[in-house]
Amino acid sequence: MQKETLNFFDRVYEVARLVPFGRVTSYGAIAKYLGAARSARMVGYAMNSSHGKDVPAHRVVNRKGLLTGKHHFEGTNLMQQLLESEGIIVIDNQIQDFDKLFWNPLDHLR
DNA sequence: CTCTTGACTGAGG
DNA sequence: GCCTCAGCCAAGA
Repeated sequence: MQKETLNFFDRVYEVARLVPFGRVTSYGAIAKYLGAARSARMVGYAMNSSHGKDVPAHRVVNRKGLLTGKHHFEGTNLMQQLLESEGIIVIDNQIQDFDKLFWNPLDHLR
């Protein structure tokens, strides 16, 4: 069994890595997947520490599909460029067709 | 231990 | 659909 040896942060990283290429998800979805739906903020908080890790943080946005965390990236538009590199259209920090590109970890659950 | 902050979300007007 | 308020939980000072 996969005991909870991993910290909350580590779990978030795992789910973030599960996000397929060209797809995006929300903090709340990840939090819910982890069983901590009310800890959506913690997910973003964890992402903050994801720097230096193989975590595609640019695929994680808020429920509106808005790149709220782009400010935390190195450049001002780095996050947007990364998404566009995956074929995702981003306009004014807003992901287009967000509901279509949205990848729900709960659907991929197990 | 207490207080503040935060890459959020849902509910109410 | 937009704006505002409150709740939520973990980490850092």
